[in-house]
Amino acid sequence: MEAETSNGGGIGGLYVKVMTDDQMELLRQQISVYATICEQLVEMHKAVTTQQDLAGLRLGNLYCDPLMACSGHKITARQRWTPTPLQLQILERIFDEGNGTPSKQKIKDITIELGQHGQISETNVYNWFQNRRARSKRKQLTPAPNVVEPEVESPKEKKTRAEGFQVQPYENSSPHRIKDMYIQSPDIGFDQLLGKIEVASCYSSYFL
Amino acid sequence: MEAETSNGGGIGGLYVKVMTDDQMELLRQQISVYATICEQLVEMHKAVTTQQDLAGLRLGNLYCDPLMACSGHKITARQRWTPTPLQLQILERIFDEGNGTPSKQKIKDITIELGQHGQISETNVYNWFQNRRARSKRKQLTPAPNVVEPEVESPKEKKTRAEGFQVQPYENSSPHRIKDMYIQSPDIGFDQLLGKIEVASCYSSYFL
DNA sequence: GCAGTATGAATGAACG
DNA sequence: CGTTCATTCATACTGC
Repeated sequence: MEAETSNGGGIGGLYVKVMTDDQMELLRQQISVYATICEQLVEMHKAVTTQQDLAGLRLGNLYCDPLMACSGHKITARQRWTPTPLQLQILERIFDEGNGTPSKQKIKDITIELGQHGQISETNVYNWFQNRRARSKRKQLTPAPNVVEPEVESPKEKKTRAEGFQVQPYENSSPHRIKDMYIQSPDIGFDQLLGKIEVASCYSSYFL
Repeated sequence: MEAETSNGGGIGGLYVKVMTDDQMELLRQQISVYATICEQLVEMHKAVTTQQDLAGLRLGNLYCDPLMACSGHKITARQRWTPTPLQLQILERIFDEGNGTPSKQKIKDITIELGQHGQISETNVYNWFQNRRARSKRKQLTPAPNVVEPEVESPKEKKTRAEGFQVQPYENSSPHRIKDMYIQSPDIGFDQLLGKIEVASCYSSYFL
Protein backbone atom coordinates (compact mmCIF):
# COMPACT_ATOMS: atom_id res chain seq x y z
CA MET A 1 0.00 0.00 0.00
CA GLU A 2 1.30 3.34 -0.86
CA ALA A 3 -0.82 5.18 1.61
CA GLU A 4 0.70 6.99 4.48
CA THR A 5 -0.07 5.08 7.59
CA SER A 6 2.50 6.56 9.86
CA ASN A 7 1.38 6.26 13.37
CA GLY A 8 2.91 9.45 14.57
CA GLY A 9 0.62 9.92 17.46
CA GLY A 10 0.94 13.64 17.05
CA ILE A 11 4.68 13.66 17.18
CA GLY A 12 5.83 14.91 13.86
CA GLY A 13 5.72 14.69 10.11
CA LEU A 14 2.69 15.13 7.95
CA TYR A 15 -0.58 15.73 9.64
CA VAL A 16 -2.48 14.30 6.77
CA LYS A 17 -3.34 10.77 5.92
CA VAL A 18 -3.96 9.46 2.48
CA MET A 19 -6.10 6.42 2.10
CA THR A 20 -6.69 4.22 -0.85
CA ASP A 21 -10.07 2.89 -1.64
CA ASP A 22 -9.00 -0.47 -0.38
CA GLN A 23 -8.09 0.94 2.94
CA MET A 24 -11.30 2.85 3.12
CA GLU A 25 -13.19 -0.27 2.36
CA LEU A 26 -11.35 -2.13 5.02
CA LEU A 27 -12.20 0.56 7.46
CA ARG A 28 -15.81 0.40 6.56
CA GLN A 29 -15.88 -3.30 7.03
CA GLN A 30 -14.14 -3.06 10.30
CA ILE A 31 -16.56 -0.57 11.65
CA SER A 32 -19.49 -2.52 10.35
CA VAL A 33 -18.16 -5.58 12.04
CA TYR A 34 -17.87 -3.75 15.28
CA ALA A 35 -21.33 -2.43 14.97
CA THR A 36 -22.70 -5.85 14.27
CA ILE A 37 -20.80 -7.35 17.14
CA CYS A 38 -22.25 -4.80 19.45
CA GLU A 39 -25.74 -5.37 18.22
CA GLN A 40 -25.44 -9.06 18.69
CA LEU A 41 -23.84 -8.80 22.06
CA VAL A 42 -26.59 -6.52 23.13
CA GLU A 43 -29.17 -8.96 21.91
CA MET A 44 -27.52 -11.82 23.65
CA HIS A 45 -27.22 -9.89 26.82
CA LYS A 46 -30.85 -8.97 26.74
CA ALA A 47 -31.83 -12.52 26.05
CA VAL A 48 -29.75 -13.90 28.85
CA THR A 49 -30.71 -11.39 31.43
CA THR A 50 -34.34 -11.88 30.71
CA GLN A 51 -33.97 -15.65 30.64
CA GLN A 52 -35.26 -15.78 27.15
CA ASP A 53 -34.38 -18.32 24.63
CA LEU A 54 -31.52 -17.54 22.34
CA ALA A 55 -33.21 -18.79 19.27
CA GLY A 56 -33.18 -16.40 16.43
CA LEU A 57 -29.67 -15.13 16.66
CA ARG A 58 -28.20 -15.90 13.35
CA LEU A 59 -24.53 -16.30 13.75
CA GLY A 60 -23.51 -18.40 10.84
CA ASN A 61 -20.75 -16.35 9.49
CA LEU A 62 -19.45 -12.92 9.54
CA TYR A 63 -22.60 -11.10 8.91
CA CYS A 64 -21.90 -7.48 8.34
CA ASP A 65 -25.14 -5.78 8.27
CA PRO A 66 -24.77 -2.20 7.28
CA LEU A 67 -26.36 -0.44 10.12
CA MET A 68 -28.27 2.72 10.17
CA ALA A 69 -26.52 5.27 12.21
CA CYS A 70 -28.53 7.46 14.50
CA SER A 71 -28.28 10.39 12.19
CA GLY A 72 -29.83 8.46 9.38
CA HIS A 73 -26.67 8.01 7.39
CA LYS A 74 -25.73 4.49 6.82
CA ILE A 75 -22.50 2.70 6.59
CA THR A 76 -22.78 1.34 3.16
CA ALA A 77 -20.03 -0.83 1.96
CA ARG A 78 -19.95 -1.36 -1.71
CA GLN A 79 -18.75 -4.80 -1.82
CA ARG A 80 -19.48 -6.89 -4.81
CA TRP A 81 -18.09 -6.44 -8.21
CA THR A 82 -20.68 -6.65 -10.92
CA PRO A 83 -19.59 -6.97 -14.49
CA THR A 84 -20.89 -4.44 -16.93
CA PRO A 85 -22.79 -5.89 -19.87
CA LEU A 86 -19.83 -5.15 -22.04
CA GLN A 87 -17.50 -6.99 -19.78
CA LEU A 88 -19.90 -9.85 -19.56
CA GLN A 89 -20.03 -10.14 -23.31
CA ILE A 90 -16.29 -10.37 -23.56
CA LEU A 91 -16.04 -12.85 -20.75
CA GLU A 92 -18.68 -15.05 -22.27
CA ARG A 93 -16.98 -14.95 -25.60
CA ILE A 94 -13.65 -15.94 -24.14
CA PHE A 95 -15.32 -18.67 -22.18
CA ASP A 96 -17.03 -20.03 -25.26
CA GLU A 97 -13.79 -20.13 -27.13
CA GLY A 98 -13.22 -23.28 -25.26
CA ASN A 99 -9.87 -22.66 -23.76
CA GLY A 100 -11.01 -24.14 -20.56
CA THR A 101 -7.78 -23.19 -18.96
CA PRO A 102 -7.43 -19.50 -18.37
CA SER A 103 -3.79 -19.37 -17.51
CA LYS A 104 -2.24 -16.87 -15.24
CA GLN A 105 -1.06 -14.67 -18.02
CA LYS A 106 -4.36 -14.97 -19.81
CA ILE A 107 -6.08 -13.65 -16.74
CA LYS A 108 -3.85 -10.65 -16.71
CA ASP A 109 -4.56 -9.90 -20.34
CA ILE A 110 -8.26 -10.28 -19.92
CA THR A 111 -8.23 -8.09 -16.90
CA ILE A 112 -6.46 -5.37 -18.77
CA GLU A 113 -8.85 -5.64 -21.66
CA LEU A 114 -11.87 -5.50 -19.45
CA GLY A 115 -10.36 -2.66 -17.55
CA GLN A 116 -11.18 -0.57 -20.57
CA HIS A 117 -14.81 -0.93 -19.74
CA GLY A 118 -14.90 -0.50 -16.03
CA GLN A 119 -13.25 -1.27 -12.78
CA ILE A 120 -12.11 -4.82 -12.51
CA SER A 121 -9.34 -6.83 -10.97
CA GLU A 122 -7.63 -10.05 -11.78
CA THR A 123 -9.33 -11.65 -8.86
CA ASN A 124 -12.67 -10.78 -10.36
CA VAL A 125 -11.76 -12.42 -13.62
CA TYR A 126 -10.36 -15.42 -11.88
CA ASN A 127 -13.46 -15.85 -9.79
CA TRP A 128 -15.69 -15.38 -12.75
CA PHE A 129 -14.10 -18.19 -14.66
CA GLN A 130 -14.09 -20.40 -11.64
CA ASN A 131 -17.75 -19.87 -11.07
CA ARG A 132 -18.62 -20.05 -14.70
CA ARG A 133 -16.97 -23.42 -15.14
CA ALA A 134 -18.37 -24.84 -11.96
CA ARG A 135 -21.91 -23.80 -12.66
CA SER A 136 -21.77 -24.80 -16.23
CA LYS A 137 -20.78 -28.24 -15.12
CA ARG A 138 -23.37 -28.43 -12.41
CA LYS A 139 -26.12 -27.59 -14.84
CA GLN A 140 -25.09 -30.43 -17.03
CA LEU A 141 -24.92 -32.90 -14.21
CA THR A 142 -28.21 -31.93 -12.67
CA PRO A 143 -30.75 -31.07 -15.28
CA ALA A 144 -33.63 -32.38 -13.19
CA PRO A 145 -33.18 -32.39 -9.47
CA ASN A 146 -35.77 -34.99 -8.61
CA VAL A 147 -35.07 -37.49 -11.32
CA VAL A 148 -32.95 -40.37 -10.23
CA GLU A 149 -30.17 -40.57 -12.71
CA PRO A 150 -28.56 -43.90 -13.34
CA GLU A 151 -25.55 -43.64 -11.14
CA VAL A 152 -22.87 -43.99 -13.69
CA GLU A 153 -19.75 -43.16 -11.90
CA SER A 154 -17.15 -41.69 -14.07
CA PRO A 155 -14.03 -43.80 -14.42
CA LYS A 156 -12.18 -41.08 -12.70
CA GLU A 157 -13.15 -42.22 -9.28
CA LYS A 158 -12.58 -39.76 -6.60
CA LYS A 159 -9.98 -40.84 -4.23
CA THR A 160 -10.59 -40.07 -0.66
CA ARG A 161 -8.00 -39.43 1.87
CA ALA A 162 -7.95 -40.49 5.44
CA GLU A 163 -11.31 -39.15 6.43
CA GLY A 164 -12.31 -37.38 3.32
CA PHE A 165 -15.44 -38.41 1.59
CA GLN A 166 -17.61 -37.26 -1.21
CA VAL A 167 -21.23 -36.84 -0.49
CA GLN A 168 -23.83 -35.95 -2.98
CA PRO A 169 -25.38 -32.63 -2.19
CA TYR A 170 -28.78 -34.05 -1.66
CA GLU A 171 -29.65 -35.64 1.56
CA ASN A 172 -30.02 -39.16 0.41
CA SER A 173 -29.18 -41.50 3.19
CA SER A 174 -25.70 -42.28 2.14
CA PRO A 175 -22.97 -41.90 4.64
CA HIS A 176 -23.41 -42.19 8.30
CA ARG A 177 -19.81 -43.06 8.61
CA ILE A 178 -19.06 -39.74 9.97
CA LYS A 179 -15.99 -40.50 11.82
CA ASP A 180 -14.84 -37.73 13.97
CA MET A 181 -15.85 -34.46 12.55
CA TYR A 182 -18.57 -32.42 11.00
CA ILE A 183 -20.62 -32.25 14.09
CA GLN A 184 -20.06 -28.71 14.91
CA SER A 185 -19.22 -27.91 18.42
CA PRO A 186 -22.05 -26.62 20.54
CA ASP A 187 -20.03 -23.73 21.74
CA ILE A 188 -20.73 -21.56 18.81
CA GLY A 189 -22.63 -18.53 19.76
CA PHE A 190 -20.78 -16.64 22.33
CA ASP A 191 -17.37 -17.90 21.40
CA GLN A 192 -18.10 -16.94 17.86
CA LEU A 193 -18.68 -13.42 18.97
CA LEU A 194 -15.36 -13.46 20.66
CA GLY A 195 -13.81 -14.56 17.43
CA LYS A 196 -15.42 -11.71 15.64
CA ILE A 197 -13.98 -9.26 18.05
CA GLU A 198 -10.59 -10.71 17.46
CA VAL A 199 -11.03 -10.34 13.73
CA ALA A 200 -12.17 -6.82 14.14
CA SER A 201 -9.13 -6.06 16.19
CA CYS A 202 -6.96 -7.30 13.38
CA TYR A 203 -8.71 -5.01 11.00
CA SER A 204 -8.22 -2.04 13.20
CA SER A 205 -4.59 -2.79 13.86
CA TYR A 206 -4.05 -2.17 10.23
CA PHE A 207 -5.19 1.38 10.55
CA LEU A 208 -4.38 2.51 14.00
CA MET B 1 -13.84 19.88 6.62
CA GLU B 2 -11.69 20.31 3.65
CA ALA B 3 -10.81 16.74 3.22
CA GLU B 4 -11.79 15.02 0.06
CA THR B 5 -14.34 12.43 0.86
CA SER B 6 -15.68 11.74 -2.57
CA ASN B 7 -16.67 8.18 -2.74
CA GLY B 8 -15.45 7.15 -6.16
CA GLY B 9 -18.05 4.61 -7.02
CA GLY B 10 -16.73 4.59 -10.55
CA ILE B 11 -17.76 8.12 -11.06
CA GLY B 12 -14.48 9.85 -11.35
CA GLY B 13 -11.59 11.54 -9.73
CA LEU B 14 -8.86 10.19 -7.59
CA TYR B 15 -9.43 7.00 -5.75
CA VAL B 16 -7.71 8.36 -2.73
CA LYS B 17 -8.91 9.81 0.50
CA VAL B 18 -7.15 12.51 2.36
CA MET B 19 -7.69 12.82 6.04
CA THR B 20 -6.58 15.36 8.50
CA ASP B 21 -5.16 14.39 11.81
CA ASP B 22 -8.32 15.51 13.47
CA GLN B 23 -10.37 13.20 11.38
CA MET B 24 -7.96 10.41 11.97
CA GLU B 25 -8.17 10.96 15.66
CA LEU B 26 -11.94 10.92 15.55
CA LEU B 27 -11.89 7.71 13.64
CA ARG B 28 -9.50 6.23 16.08
CA GLN B 29 -11.72 7.19 18.92
CA GLN B 30 -14.74 5.80 17.25
CA ILE B 31 -13.13 2.46 16.69
CA SER B 32 -11.73 2.42 20.17
CA VAL B 33 -15.13 3.07 21.56
CA TYR B 34 -16.51 0.17 19.63
CA ALA B 35 -13.78 -2.07 20.86
CA THR B 36 -14.33 -1.04 24.42
CA ILE B 37 -18.02 -1.54 24.13
CA CYS B 38 -17.45 -5.02 22.90
CA GLU B 39 -15.04 -5.86 25.64
CA GLN B 40 -17.39 -4.65 28.27
CA LEU B 41 -20.33 -6.44 26.79
CA VAL B 42 -18.30 -9.57 26.74
CA GLU B 43 -17.40 -9.17 30.34
CA MET B 44 -20.96 -8.57 31.32
CA HIS B 45 -22.12 -11.51 29.38
CA LYS B 46 -19.54 -13.73 30.95
CA ALA B 47 -20.52 -12.62 34.38
CA VAL B 48 -24.17 -13.18 33.76
CA THR B 49 -23.84 -16.56 32.13
CA THR B 50 -21.43 -17.75 34.73
CA GLN B 51 -23.87 -16.86 37.43
CA GLN B 52 -26.61 -18.66 35.65
CA ASP B 53 -24.50 -21.67 35.02
CA LEU B 54 -23.57 -21.91 38.63
CA ALA B 55 -27.07 -21.32 39.75
CA GLY B 56 -29.11 -23.50 37.49
CA LEU B 57 -26.66 -25.17 35.13
CA ARG B 58 -29.35 -25.25 32.61
CA LEU B 59 -28.04 -23.23 29.75
CA GLY B 60 -25.38 -25.69 28.76
CA ASN B 61 -27.57 -28.09 26.95
CA LEU B 62 -30.15 -25.73 25.75
CA TYR B 63 -27.55 -23.93 23.78
CA CYS B 64 -27.32 -26.51 21.07
CA ASP B 65 -30.75 -26.85 19.66
CA PRO B 66 -31.64 -23.32 18.75
CA LEU B 67 -28.30 -22.72 17.16
CA MET B 68 -28.38 -25.81 15.08
CA ALA B 69 -31.87 -25.05 14.03
CA CYS B 70 -31.00 -21.55 13.00
CA SER B 71 -28.07 -22.55 10.89
CA GLY B 72 -30.67 -23.19 8.28
CA HIS B 73 -29.26 -26.39 6.92
CA LYS B 74 -29.44 -30.01 7.73
CA ILE B 75 -28.38 -30.92 11.15
CA THR B 76 -27.38 -34.26 9.77
CA ALA B 77 -23.82 -33.51 8.90
CA ARG B 78 -21.66 -30.93 7.39
CA GLN B 79 -19.70 -32.18 4.50
CA ARG B 80 -16.98 -29.80 5.16
CA TRP B 81 -15.12 -28.91 8.24
CA THR B 82 -15.46 -25.30 9.23
CA PRO B 83 -13.26 -23.92 11.90
CA THR B 84 -14.93 -22.26 14.78
CA PRO B 85 -13.80 -18.70 15.39
CA LEU B 86 -11.87 -19.85 18.35
CA GLN B 87 -10.05 -22.41 16.31
CA LEU B 88 -9.44 -19.86 13.64
CA GLN B 89 -7.94 -17.51 16.14
CA ILE B 90 -5.51 -20.11 17.32
CA LEU B 91 -4.62 -21.16 13.84
CA GLU B 92 -3.97 -17.63 12.77
CA ARG B 93 -1.81 -17.02 15.75
CA ILE B 94 0.27 -20.08 15.07
CA PHE B 95 0.52 -19.12 11.45
CA ASP B 96 1.66 -15.65 12.33
CA GLU B 97 4.33 -17.00 14.55
CA GLY B 98 6.18 -17.65 11.39
CA ASN B 99 7.11 -21.26 11.79
CA GLY B 100 6.35 -21.86 8.18
CA THR B 101 6.87 -25.54 8.48
CA PRO B 102 4.25 -27.25 10.56
CA SER B 103 5.90 -30.54 11.16
CA LYS B 104 4.03 -33.73 11.60
CA GLN B 105 4.27 -33.62 15.32
CA LYS B 106 3.29 -29.99 15.37
CA ILE B 107 0.17 -30.81 13.47
CA LYS B 108 -0.73 -33.42 16.01
CA ASP B 109 -0.29 -30.99 18.85
CA ILE B 110 -2.29 -28.32 17.18
CA THR B 111 -5.03 -30.75 16.40
CA ILE B 112 -5.25 -31.78 20.00
CA GLU B 113 -5.34 -28.22 21.15
CA LEU B 114 -8.02 -27.26 18.71
CA GLY B 115 -9.94 -30.33 19.63
CA GLN B 116 -10.76 -28.51 22.83
CA HIS B 117 -12.90 -26.14 20.87
CA GLY B 118 -14.62 -28.37 18.40
CA GLN B 119 -14.28 -31.41 16.26
CA ILE B 120 -11.23 -31.37 14.08
CA SER B 121 -8.78 -33.76 12.52
CA GLU B 122 -5.15 -33.61 11.61
CA THR B 123 -6.05 -33.53 7.98
CA ASN B 124 -8.07 -30.41 8.57
CA VAL B 125 -5.16 -28.70 10.19
CA TYR B 126 -2.81 -29.82 7.50
CA ASN B 127 -5.09 -28.56 4.76
CA TRP B 128 -5.64 -25.33 6.53
CA PHE B 129 -1.97 -24.54 6.67
CA GLN B 130 -1.51 -25.54 3.08
CA ASN B 131 -4.28 -23.27 1.96
CA ARG B 132 -3.30 -20.49 4.21
CA ARG B 133 0.23 -20.40 2.93
CA ALA B 134 -0.74 -20.72 -0.69
CA ARG B 135 -3.30 -17.96 -0.54
CA SER B 136 -1.12 -15.73 1.49
CA LYS B 137 1.47 -16.00 -1.18
CA ARG B 138 -0.92 -15.36 -3.98
CA LYS B 139 -2.05 -12.19 -2.35
CA GLN B 140 1.47 -10.98 -2.12
CA LEU B 141 2.02 -11.57 -5.77
CA THR B 142 -0.84 -9.28 -6.61
CA PRO B 143 -0.17 -6.19 -4.62
CA ALA B 144 -0.85 -3.83 -7.52
CA PRO B 145 -4.58 -3.46 -7.34
CA ASN B 146 -4.99 0.06 -8.50
CA VAL B 147 -3.42 1.75 -11.42
CA VAL B 148 -5.55 4.70 -10.66
CA GLU B 149 -6.92 5.98 -13.86
CA PRO B 150 -8.79 9.25 -14.08
CA GLU B 151 -11.73 7.45 -15.61
CA VAL B 152 -12.70 9.28 -18.76
CA GLU B 153 -15.67 7.16 -19.41
CA SER B 154 -18.33 8.31 -21.76
CA PRO B 155 -21.59 8.99 -20.01
CA LYS B 156 -23.56 7.37 -22.77
CA GLU B 157 -22.07 4.06 -21.89
CA LYS B 158 -24.78 1.56 -21.43
CA LYS B 159 -24.03 0.75 -17.91
CA THR B 160 -27.15 0.58 -15.90
CA ARG B 161 -25.52 1.12 -12.62
CA ALA B 162 -22.24 2.08 -11.13
CA GLU B 163 -19.66 -0.62 -11.00
CA GLY B 164 -18.63 -2.13 -7.77
CA PHE B 165 -15.10 -2.54 -6.64
CA GLN B 166 -12.97 -5.46 -5.89
CA VAL B 167 -12.05 -5.58 -2.29
CA GLN B 168 -9.06 -7.64 -1.51
CA PRO B 169 -9.57 -9.82 1.46
CA TYR B 170 -7.78 -8.97 4.59
CA GLU B 171 -4.29 -10.25 4.68
CA ASN B 172 -0.96 -9.54 6.26
CA SER B 173 -2.39 -9.31 9.68
CA SER B 174 0.18 -7.41 11.57
CA PRO B 175 1.51 -8.54 14.91
CA HIS B 176 -1.48 -9.01 17.07
CA ARG B 177 -1.05 -6.16 19.38
CA ILE B 178 -4.39 -5.41 20.76
CA LYS B 179 -4.69 -1.77 20.32
CA ASP B 180 -4.59 0.79 22.98
CA MET B 181 -8.25 0.87 23.50
CA TYR B 182 -10.00 3.22 25.74
CA ILE B 183 -10.12 1.77 29.15
CA GLN B 184 -13.01 3.34 30.84
CA SER B 185 -14.70 2.82 34.09
CA PRO B 186 -15.48 -0.84 34.28
CA ASP B 187 -18.59 -0.40 36.31
CA ILE B 188 -20.56 1.16 33.56
CA GLY B 189 -24.17 0.33 33.17
CA PHE B 190 -25.76 -1.55 30.38
CA ASP B 191 -27.88 1.34 29.28
CA GLN B 192 -24.81 3.48 29.08
CA LEU B 193 -23.29 0.99 26.72
CA LEU B 194 -26.25 1.35 24.50
CA GLY B 195 -25.74 5.07 24.55
CA LYS B 196 -22.18 4.62 23.51
CA ILE B 197 -23.17 2.61 20.54
CA GLU B 198 -25.39 5.41 19.44
CA VAL B 199 -22.61 7.90 19.83
CA ALA B 200 -20.21 5.72 17.95
CA SER B 201 -22.66 5.40 15.13
CA CYS B 202 -22.86 9.14 14.88
CA TYR B 203 -19.13 9.40 14.69
CA SER B 204 -18.96 6.92 11.92
CA SER B 205 -21.59 8.67 9.91
CA TYR B 206 -19.30 11.61 9.84
CA PHE B 207 -16.71 9.70 7.96
CA LEU B 208 -18.53 7.23 5.83
C1' DG C 1 -40.71 -4.11 0.42
C1' DC C 2 -40.30 -8.97 1.05
C1' DA C 3 -39.43 -13.62 -0.98
C1' DG C 4 -36.80 -16.08 -4.42
C1' DT C 5 -33.09 -16.51 -7.54
C1' DA C 6 -28.58 -15.42 -9.76
C1' DT C 7 -23.99 -14.81 -8.93
C1' DG C 8 -19.49 -12.87 -6.83
C1' DA C 9 -16.57 -14.32 -3.33
C1' DA C 10 -14.50 -17.39 0.35
C1' DT C 11 -12.59 -21.60 1.51
C1' DG C 12 -11.97 -26.74 2.63
C1' DA C 13 -10.37 -30.37 0.04
C1' DA C 14 -8.06 -32.68 -3.72
C1' DC C 15 -4.84 -33.25 -7.69
C1' DG C 16 -0.36 -33.34 -10.35
C1' DC D 1 3.52 -26.66 -3.27
C1' DG D 2 0.87 -24.40 -6.72
C1' DT D 3 -3.42 -25.03 -8.95
C1' DT D 4 -8.06 -26.46 -9.43
C1' DC D 5 -12.52 -28.31 -7.94
C1' DA D 6 -16.56 -28.29 -5.05
C1' DT D 7 -19.40 -26.25 -1.77
C1' DT D 8 -21.15 -22.61 0.82
C1' DC D 9 -22.37 -17.89 1.97
C1' DA D 10 -23.81 -13.20 1.29
C1' DT D 11 -25.54 -10.01 -1.65
C1' DA D 12 -27.46 -7.92 -6.01
C1' DC D 13 -31.27 -8.30 -8.55
C1' DT D 14 -36.18 -9.35 -9.88
C1' DG D 15 -40.92 -10.50 -9.42
C1' DC D 16 -44.89 -10.35 -6.55
